[in-house]
Amino acid sequence: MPPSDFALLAPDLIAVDLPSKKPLSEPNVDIATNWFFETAIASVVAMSPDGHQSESGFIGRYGFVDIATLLGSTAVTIQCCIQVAATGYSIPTVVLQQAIAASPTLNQLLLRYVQAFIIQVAHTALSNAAHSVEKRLARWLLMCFDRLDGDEVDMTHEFLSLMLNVRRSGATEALASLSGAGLIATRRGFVTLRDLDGLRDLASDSYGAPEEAYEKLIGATLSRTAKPAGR
Amino acid sequence: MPPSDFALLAPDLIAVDLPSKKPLSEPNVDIATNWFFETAIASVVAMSPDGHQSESGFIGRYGFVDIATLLGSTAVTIQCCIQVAATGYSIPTVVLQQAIAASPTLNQLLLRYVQAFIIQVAHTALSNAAHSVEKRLARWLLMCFDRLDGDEVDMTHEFLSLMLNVRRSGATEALASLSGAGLIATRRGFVTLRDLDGLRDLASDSYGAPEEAYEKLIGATLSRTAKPAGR
DNA sequence: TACTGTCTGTTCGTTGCCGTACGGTGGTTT
DNA sequence: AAACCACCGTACGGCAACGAACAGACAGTA
Repeated sequence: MPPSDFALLAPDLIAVDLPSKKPLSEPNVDIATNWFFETAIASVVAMSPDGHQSESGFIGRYGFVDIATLLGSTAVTIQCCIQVAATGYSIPTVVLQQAIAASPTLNQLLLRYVQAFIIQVAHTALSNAAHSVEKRLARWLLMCFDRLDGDEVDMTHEFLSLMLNVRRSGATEALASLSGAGLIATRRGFVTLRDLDGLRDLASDSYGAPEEAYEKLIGATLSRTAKPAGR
Repeated sequence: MPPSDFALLAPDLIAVDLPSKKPLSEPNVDIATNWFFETAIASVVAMSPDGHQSESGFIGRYGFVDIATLLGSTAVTIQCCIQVAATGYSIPTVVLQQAIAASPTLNQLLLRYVQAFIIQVAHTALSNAAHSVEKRLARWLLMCFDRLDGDEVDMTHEFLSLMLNVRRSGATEALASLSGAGLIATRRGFVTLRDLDGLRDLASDSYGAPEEAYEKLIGATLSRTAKPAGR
């Protein structure tokens, strides 16, 4: 994203494979390494002492982990793990911090990213409180496909149920519903996008605001444009 | 909080009354003024196009509005308004930005505050997804009383139901339940704290993690200590 | 004092989702 | 091939929360 700032980071970026389920940060553990993503997707998961957990943030294309780096602290009670396997880059936290100190524009870009992230998390809170499982699933899939190149994503109902904080069969039912409406297709372990606009219609007000904010703040498009037919 | 940094801001701080319901920031409107709170409480409310709304962030004692200042952008689709009337200070955004640029320690303190805020919002998302209305109410009241001096807070069931995104009578029922257990007392337009520890027991895992994180990050105590009897 | 508007308590039918459970099926292993 | 395991579909009772509605209580105003 930043042309000259990229040069600042480039020498220390290490291309890495990011396998599924890989933990990127743990609660109360110092973060020595940061990550920039290309096609991978990670989830920021909030956990309670009693073991409840729910996804609260979604990090993908051009996103980075972890925001705590911007202020030299460790993450707390927040866990982050890879959700969709793919490639990305790692960078030592120290190098990133030096680059931030050296470049006001990089600093500002990352801070704007933080702002967009906060808005996203806030809307996740809203969605959790106000929307049905079906709508939340639609929202989640849309966020997912926005950050992927292909139309297929590798995931089990079990995993999805953890993200949405519903029971496993609840995820199955919601997927079946979307599938029946022709919006997606499912096979064992995979979900395939079929009708982007239809999915957006269903998600309606649960989707869109954070994406719009992201585009305003970062100046890059996040949402994918309709594939099969315009609308 | 910052001794020398305070001097940087002090000349431009203007003591103001913050009446209930006062909007501090609107979606898509530039933020010319920032606010630091003493005893007031404000809510960050996420809104969807269809009019759904739910509180996602809670700002009180030593908190400030708006985070967007840290990165020179405007807030989007997030609204912030005073919830409990009290006093605070206002400061022009420009002055705050200059102070941040001049003082790395102030900058870092505010960024740490942002980190704590993110954790809080993430746990609100978790709580909305995983906890009962009763628990969420307990959590909300605890967060409220942590940021107030007295034991009484001025609010209607209607308002509370908006914050928690439940129906008005749902708030009434939950309040009656807590009241029946002797944890709080209610009268028209007010809620009074009766049993802090009992309220914490009820809230159990819905409350605590963000407060702990705040204390680690900022180095100041947020939670109030038990009043009537130790435990 | 009477009036009015806001706030609160309660009720009733309805529903979305939960917890639990069980059986089927694809994929992988030996 | 046979066995096994992870994953998926479905079903059923139960309950928390919903939407809607109504009546009583409080507080400010005329």
